[in-house]
Amino acid sequence: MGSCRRRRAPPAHRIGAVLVEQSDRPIALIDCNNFYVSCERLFDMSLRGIPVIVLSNNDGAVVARSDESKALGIRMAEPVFKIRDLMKRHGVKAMSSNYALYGDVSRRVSEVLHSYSPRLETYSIDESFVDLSGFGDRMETHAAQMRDAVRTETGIPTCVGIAPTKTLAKLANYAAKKNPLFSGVCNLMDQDVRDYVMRRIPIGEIWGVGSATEAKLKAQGIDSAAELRDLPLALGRKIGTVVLERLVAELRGLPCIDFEDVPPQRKGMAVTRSAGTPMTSFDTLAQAISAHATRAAEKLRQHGLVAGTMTVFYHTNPHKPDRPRHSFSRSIRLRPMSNHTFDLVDAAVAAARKGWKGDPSGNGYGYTKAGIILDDLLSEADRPAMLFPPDRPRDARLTDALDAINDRFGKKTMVLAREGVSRTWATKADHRSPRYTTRISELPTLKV
DNA sequence: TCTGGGGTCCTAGGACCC
DNA sequence: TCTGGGGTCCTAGGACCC
Repeated sequence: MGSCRRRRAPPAHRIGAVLVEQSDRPIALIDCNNFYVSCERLFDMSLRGIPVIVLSNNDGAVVARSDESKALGIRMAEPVFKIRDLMKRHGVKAMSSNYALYGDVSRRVSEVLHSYSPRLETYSIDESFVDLSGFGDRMETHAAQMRDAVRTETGIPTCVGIAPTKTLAKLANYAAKKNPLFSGVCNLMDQDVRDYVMRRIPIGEIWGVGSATEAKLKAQGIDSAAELRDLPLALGRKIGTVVLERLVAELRGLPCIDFEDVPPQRKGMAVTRSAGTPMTSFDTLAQAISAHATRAAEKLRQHGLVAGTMTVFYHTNPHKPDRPRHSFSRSIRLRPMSNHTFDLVDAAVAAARKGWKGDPSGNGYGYTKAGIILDDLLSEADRPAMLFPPDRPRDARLTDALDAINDRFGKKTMVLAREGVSRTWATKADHRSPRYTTRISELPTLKV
């Protein structure tokens, strides 16, 4: 340092085989505030200004909280039964999750964002990375305008973080949410501001630091984002793996995580559910497995994919160590690769039967969760040709008809008999809001 | 008696994310 | 009584081959 500062090449670092160097391209992360709660509040005014939470499938745990609920000390992923008293005392309103609604609102938010930058990466249902390079000094103003537009056009409040790497942009976003001084937009392109903020953010809040890494780092005396940033790269790799080494580099402004404006080919897909009541008979389990396999086949067809591997699993309640425990999982090859409902259901039920530990007296294991995981996904068009393809034109026409009917009249209008009609295994959702924007019968009505 | 080494592929499991 | 679901990436270790 000093008065004779010289211009020199920015320092480059090698991480694995990749050379990384300092970047001054601003990346913004725009994140919807309390997204699921905000979606519910769009259509139900009575939810505004009171503590609200949104529950996971089966109404089991908390997946979203309004500011009022956070202030009451309700934590993310908290089991609902543990906070029943608190909810009653403070009039906390609980909603079952309504993914049809959230997905639709998310698409609307994306539409607005697209008009603010040509380069956008949709990271999750409520977060997007936006490339702000080219806006120069106006980037902060631009970000603020983008935020206002989302608010005006969709009703959803957001915060924006700006920084040269994705990890720092996440950090900036965290600061924007926590500190009202930023007015919803925190820009960490400036070194001094960045350093100030990083000294005050605990490592547990950093994107990529989970509870395991947090514990390891704390044992080394590393508590703040700034301290993690200053950890030697080699030591980072030693404590974590290459993942932690990259994270340290990202905190220094060396981008290691690519901007993915074109979504990569997905690798796997899953349909898993907890049962409303424990499944004690193979019939019930087979019904649930059939329903999940049916849904998995639908998802494959929606994405124009076929799967080469299917894993079936089911297990008893892991939170009840005193009860008889059993967990089963089996992977099978699908040859030919398939997205046919019948192929998947047949294979899944056959595999599930192999692991069944039935007890004829009816006092068998109570399975609380079951699922189907598909891997080796390939686009239908790239499916390898078979020398002797099975001749099943009827299957294809049948699944087409199945999709058409369920598309038009709603999910589960037509199901395989195998799935059963009693649905005793089905998930609970006692507090679901109407599908305001995606079901004509559930449109909100206006009384004047 | 003394029984290689290096590469690749696959899988299971851990950690993390929203 | 009651504890989500759907993803990604990385590593270690076994199997297999020459």
